[in-house]
Amino acid sequence: METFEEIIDSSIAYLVGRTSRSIVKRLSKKFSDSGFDVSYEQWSILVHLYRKDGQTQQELARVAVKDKAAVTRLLNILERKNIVLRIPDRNDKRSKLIYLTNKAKEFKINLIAVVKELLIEAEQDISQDEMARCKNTLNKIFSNIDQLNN
Amino acid sequence: METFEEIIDSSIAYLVGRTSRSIVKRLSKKFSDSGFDVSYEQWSILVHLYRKDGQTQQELARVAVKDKAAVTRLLNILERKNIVLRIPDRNDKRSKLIYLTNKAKEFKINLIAVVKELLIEAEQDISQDEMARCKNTLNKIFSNIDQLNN
DNA sequence: AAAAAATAGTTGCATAATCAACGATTTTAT
DNA sequence: ATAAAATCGTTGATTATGCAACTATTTTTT
Repeated sequence: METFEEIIDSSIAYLVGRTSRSIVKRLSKKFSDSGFDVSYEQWSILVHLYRKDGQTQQELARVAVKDKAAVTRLLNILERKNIVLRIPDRNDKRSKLIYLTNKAKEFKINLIAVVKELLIEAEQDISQDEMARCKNTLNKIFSNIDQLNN
Repeated sequence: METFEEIIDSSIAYLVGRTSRSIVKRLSKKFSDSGFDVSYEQWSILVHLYRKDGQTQQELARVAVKDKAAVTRLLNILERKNIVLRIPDRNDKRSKLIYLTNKAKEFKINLIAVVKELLIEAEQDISQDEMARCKNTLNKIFSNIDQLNN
């Protein structure tokens, strides 16, 4: 039935959804196999701190494209695991600045290596050009929808 | 910093993740604006029943690419909302067959219309050819990873 | 300077995903 | 025919999401 093909199997919503879930699952497995007690979602915050330490929760929410409540909770877990610290901002008492602990800095390189491995797995048998086009299209789709969400 | 570009903003994991979340958010909004008390995840089960009524939970888990426990819980909600029925399978007492209620059948067309609207929004300013290529690449990525997950 | 609006972070509520363990049933092997 | 293995659905535990309401601050308006 034409309609169902269109809205299920070949629908972009379905395809990005299942691809995303499969990647999350695979990366979680790779992290735990490598001895890292870090989930995919925790990683998705952590990586932004590796890029730039000492951001506010709002900034992290923005760059990680997550609700600020979700960030609060991810940080609770990361703090409990001794991976990040919350330091009140002296210049703005509403804000907290998030910093990596030494522990987090120590496993940075190894964690990134696992992620790079995953990206290689994902891009198997796909040319650089094809990959670039796909990413470009995904960016367009995202901005089409994101615009309507905000 | 080259590394971070690679593993964050332009990483396929990041791009499919945020695109997927934006679509889920948008569709949920469209459903509720249109007066349907159905979440995106509930829809993702429902649509497979619209295609073929009377499947087992395992079959639904397979086609929807979800854990069977997740399906159990989505069906609990759909049953509570009077959208599906669980009927024990006479030929295999372990199984239950899932059927749509009349209520579900009544809003089928309207629900599908909303989803089609969303797909048009998502594909704005993207040619059919470009879209087809992107979907093709996503399928490759999914099978690369899915293979490793199972 | 006081009132109003905006911003940062937290919490409660409802929904959802995954994993592992379990009971009931069915299939396969011996 | 019986024992072992596989399958189906459920449940509990842990992690995660989004929304709305809330407190405490800071910024903007008037």
